[in-house]
Order: sequence, then C-alpha cells, then structure tokens
Amino acid sequence: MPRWLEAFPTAKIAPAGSTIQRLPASALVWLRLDDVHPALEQLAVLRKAIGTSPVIALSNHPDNEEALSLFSAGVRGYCNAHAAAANLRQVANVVQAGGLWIGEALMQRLLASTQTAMSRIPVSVSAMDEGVSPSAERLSLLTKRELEVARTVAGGSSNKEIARQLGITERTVKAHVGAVFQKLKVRDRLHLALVVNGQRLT
Amino acid sequence: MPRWLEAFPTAKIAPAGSTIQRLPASALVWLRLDDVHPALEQLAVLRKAIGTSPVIALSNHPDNEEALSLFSAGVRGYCNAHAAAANLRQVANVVQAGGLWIGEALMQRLLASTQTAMSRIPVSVSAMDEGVSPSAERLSLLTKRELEVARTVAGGSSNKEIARQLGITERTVKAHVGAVFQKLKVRDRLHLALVVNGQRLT
DNA sequence: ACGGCTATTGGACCAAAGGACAGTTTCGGG
DNA sequence: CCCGAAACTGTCCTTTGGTCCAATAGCCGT
Repeated sequence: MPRWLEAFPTAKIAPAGSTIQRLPASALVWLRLDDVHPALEQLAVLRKAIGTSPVIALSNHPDNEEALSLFSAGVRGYCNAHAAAANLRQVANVVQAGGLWIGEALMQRLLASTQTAMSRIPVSVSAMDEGVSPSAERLSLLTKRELEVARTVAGGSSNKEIARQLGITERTVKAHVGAVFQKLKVRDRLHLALVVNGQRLT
Repeated sequence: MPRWLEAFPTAKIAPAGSTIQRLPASALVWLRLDDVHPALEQLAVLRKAIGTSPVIALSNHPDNEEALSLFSAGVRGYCNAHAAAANLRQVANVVQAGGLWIGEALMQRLLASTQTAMSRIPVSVSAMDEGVSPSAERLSLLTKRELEVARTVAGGSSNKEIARQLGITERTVKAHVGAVFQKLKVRDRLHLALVVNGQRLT
C-alpha cells in the first residue's frame, strides 16, 4: 500500500483501467500523478471512470503551473504526494467538506496575477464605532403594516398578490414597499429579501 | 443572535470595540462586513483585536474584487452573509481544517486571469460547488454559466450589473436567467434567490 | 384643536424584468 | 463530417416594479 494511502485505512484501490459505475456521494478520489504523462491527460482518463467525484491530485514534484491547470479542470485539491499522513488527512477533510485545498504559495501566485489595481492595504483605521447598525435595528423602524408587507415581499409574493392577500390596493402595497425600502436602505425587493431572510424573523 | 451564528451554539460574541487578549488556538472569527466601510479597513480593525486567528468574512453582497482583496489580506474564507446555516457550518469545517473557502465563481476568475495556454481538456466541474443547499439536486441541472448567473442573481444583482460583470450583453443574461427559471421551476428572480439561498417558498 | 404618525389611494412616469419569436457561433462526441 | 448542446445576440412586446407628485382619513398625545 502506497504511503499516501496509509492515512486512510478504509480506502479502496481500483485496479488500473477499471471503470467504476457508481461511487458513493461521499467518495474522495486520489489521483497519483506520474512523471511522464501530462497531468490533464491523466485527469481526463480518471474522469471517464469516476465521473464527477471530487478529485485530489498528488504530485511528486508540485508545480504551480500544473496545479493551476488541474484546478481549472475541476480538481478539488492538489498537494505533494510525499506529504505526511496527517496532512493528507487534513486535505481530505477539507475537500470532503466541500472546500478547495490550495497551497499557500499557489494562493499567493493566483492573487498576485490578478491584482490590477489593488493598493497594499493602506490601513487608515478610522474608528468604526457608530456606523455598524446590523439590520436587526432597522427592522424595528418599520410600522406594523410595513413589517407585514416586508415579510410577504421577502417570501416571494408580488405586489398584486400582497394586495389581494391584505385586502388593499396594489397602489397601497407599493407605498408600503417603498417606505420599507427607504427605511432599510435597500434598492429593490430582492435585496429586501436578503436582509429580511438573513435576519430570521419569527 | 444573528442568523449566521445560530449554526454555532458555542460561539461567543465579543462586545463592539473590545480587545481580546487570548483566543484559543482553535478559534474561528467571523467578520460580518457592513456595506459602508472598505472591507480591508474592517478587517484591519478586527485584526487589531484578535491577532492572527483565522478570519472568515461574510458579505451582504459578495463581490469578486472584495473577496480578492480580503484573501490577499489573509482572510481564510469568504461567503454570502445570508447563506444557510448548513453552508456556514461547512465553511467553518473547511477553514478549521486549515483550508480556504473560495466560491466557485471566484475560483474561475482567479484561474481565468492566470491562464496562458490552457485549452485542452474540458472543464467539467459543476458537480460539487460552493454550497450544500437543500436544492442541490435541482441546481445540478444548470449549466456552468447558468449556475454562475443564478448565483449572482440570488445575490441581488440586476441583469445589467451581471452583464457588465461577466462581459456579456444584458440580453444574454436574460437568456440565462430565463433558462434557469425553467429548469428550477421558479417564476421570478426573487423565488430563485429563495431556492438558491436555501429558503423555503411561501 | 393642532401637529405628527399611520394607513390608505390616485395618477403619471420610467426603468427593469420577463416572454416570444429568431438567429449565429463554437466545440466536443459519434 | 455532421449533430446537438452551450453560449451568445437581436427585436418586439407586455407586465411588474419603483418613484414622483399629490390627497383623505383615523388615531394619539400635548
């Protein structure tokens, strides 16, 4: 058993060239890259066999270029094939939780190449004591009727539906909705929904 | 208690402006970004208080540029402040395991800007994406581009904004949005947001 | 009684959203 | 090489959403 599998006692090894029909949703697939074939090619072959299961690539000689191409091809993790068992377990945890495992160096590389105009953190700390008003406070600014309308809007109802539901005119609904927008400082009903639903109303 | 904390019963909330002396090594710090101050500034203030503990930023309106700058400033995760509790737990798991949490869209962006000559092999991602939303099955019906648009719509962007952001015509955005509506069986963008963000329709 | 807040409605106007047609192009698989 | 899926763009049109100008009526506290 290869070293990089020792960390995972329950892991199964598929015979070379075999096609696996159904993989449990939780399956993690490790791709041990060889040093001869193009990495993307190896991945493509693997994909044919395993479908869309998350793949973690293990390279003998980690390289940013290689990592880059693999990530863009859908790989969820990339690390040194000779990493310690504990590290590999960590990678597995991250990927299994739906995350990406990216080496620190590669991350820096990615960020660096994307910066066009990003100032180097001027950190001019102006006290931000007062300006932070989580929308919890703002919701209490609403009148009873406005709150009622706001919730219904956030639930996905159209103005017309709300009007019918509340027994008032669509015009009036618009008035309430408009008032809510102002008080909560949102520009449209979708943003209202994000705020209201993120606030966990009862 | 804010929604994004409900997922973590043992979480502690520090009083505004307080300086925390010692944080356990396992501590995770959530930074809820407001809509007014520069994200980097908010992070800087937080850093003064908590030192080097891993920080996950929560944004009301996720934006690639913002995410980029935060990651380069050392943030370990970045996601929608209105994400479902389950998603947040997942983010926490990934970061606590030492990983980075990067949205699919941002990942694509990073890769795209770094590509020099990488056109072989199709990008066949789309399966495991940013969230384990309850409607993950339906979301998997979407094409890559549709998913990208759907997420942005659900984040509160207008068609015009999305068009500018993706470098395509507003007309094309409408086409994608329309296709998403059909596939997810929703009637408008607000319902789409509810589905994507993991709420239930009323 | 008066001012202020709430709820209601009207009309007009413009921007955004969404549907209904119809197209071109690119690219991978059979 | 052809087919189909995906991405993309166009025009025309209707419906909805959102903001501006108003106005009327009830309620509450000083």
